[in-house]
Amino acid sequence: MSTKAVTFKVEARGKGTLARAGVISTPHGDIQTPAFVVVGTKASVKSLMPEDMTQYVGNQVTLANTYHLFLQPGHEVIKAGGGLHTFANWQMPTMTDSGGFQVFSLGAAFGKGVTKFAKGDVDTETSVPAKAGLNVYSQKFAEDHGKLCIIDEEGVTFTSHIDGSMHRFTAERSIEIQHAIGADIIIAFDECTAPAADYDYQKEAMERTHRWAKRSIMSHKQNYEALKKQGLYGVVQGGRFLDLRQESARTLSDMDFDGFGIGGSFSKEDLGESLKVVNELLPEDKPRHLLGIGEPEDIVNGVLMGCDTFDCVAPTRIGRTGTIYVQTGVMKTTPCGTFTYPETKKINLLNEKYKTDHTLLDPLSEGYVAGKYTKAYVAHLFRSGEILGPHLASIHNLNFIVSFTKNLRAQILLKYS
RNA sequence: GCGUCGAUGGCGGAGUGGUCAAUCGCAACAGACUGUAAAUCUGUCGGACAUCGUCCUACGAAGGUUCGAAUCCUUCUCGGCGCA
Repeated sequence: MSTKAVTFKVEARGKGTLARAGVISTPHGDIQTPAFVVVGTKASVKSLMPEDMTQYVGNQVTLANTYHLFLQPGHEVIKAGGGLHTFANWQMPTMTDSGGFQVFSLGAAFGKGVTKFAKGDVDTETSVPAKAGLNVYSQKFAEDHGKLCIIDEEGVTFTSHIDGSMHRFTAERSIEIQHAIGADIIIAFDECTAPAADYDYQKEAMERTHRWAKRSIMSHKQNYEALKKQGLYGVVQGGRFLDLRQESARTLSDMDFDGFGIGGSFSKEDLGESLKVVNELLPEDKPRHLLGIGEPEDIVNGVLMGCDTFDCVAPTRIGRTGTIYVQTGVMKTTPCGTFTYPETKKINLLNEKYKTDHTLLDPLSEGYVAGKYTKAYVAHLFRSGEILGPHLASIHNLNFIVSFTKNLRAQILLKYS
């Protein structure tokens, strides 16, 4: 009998919902779920030290990105540096995303005002000028192809957004790189599709992702060293089409993954329904990670529908640009009665009114930063371009969402164990 | 005192007879952000109504030339530099 590097144990199950609390065990420690996964794409949670995470954020797990680390500093460098945990001093469970999201962000989404999360009319696209700083080679490639990567059956050819160099990702290559990086949980290479993609394309992309999933498992199993230290997740796709989502969940359930990512595009309205049909089919004894989604309400929804972990760049991205999560003071209860949680709003500290608002960042939150620094001070830091502003706002937002998710876990355990 | 150069919207700084309410940058004011192409991006930015738009007041001040002036002329005010 083989010993799995990553295992999952359900501790409590909700009634009338798919919600559950559990523990994911990894070589670098346990993750008590539901849990929020902090994103540190380039082996850096922007503006934070790992010590900030343990002392002020309270997250249990951090996620980095295969594509970005492959380009910089190179996975071999990280391997030589002792692997991600040692190299980055991330003394906690870690994950790496496969690069599948970059197939979307540098591909279908490139230069367009679309996100993977459609709100309302999915066909709405606004042209977004290519970001300044794109080097001349990738600029040329973007002009010729309208994007920075090209997909084929075997894999994806990327043009580095950094220096224009060409790189090839396949399922095997992504796994190989993730082995070198050394995160506890790695993810099979997939194709994240655009919300606007039609049924035929979603189906085609999903089936391709399934073939890549199979190859990813093969590849992972061939590396005995990695197998002992790393767990592999497969990624459910299917876009906004429920039958495809179900087909994807069924197909992947039959494969020997240690857990599942749920990826691709959704619409705000039917996120819950999409997750429900998927999680009803995925094996109960394996963890489910909702990829890239994590506004507070989404997390409530996701937990209710059976997701265990969530990652999202929103807390750091909006924090870095001056927006923080704040409790309104209103408590909300889900229709099923499972959860009571604080209503959340986002406020932009750069707004004029906060110049002289000497109240705490979020008086109702228990986070260290929330209860120690005032809006007026942090607003001043942002206005004056002080790097401490983005730092404090990021810590606060991260702590906010991590605590928010932990609170949901506590309620499951309290009511159902 | 003489000579010379200059005075533009909150600031810096373009414009040198019509296409100028005036390029651009900063500041300011808003908005966006969901597996990070992001310490980023977008919009507004003289005033009043306000949907394109219309009407006022504007390029140191006052006059003048001209169909028309931020742009040309005169005087004045203020500032830099040079000579006394």
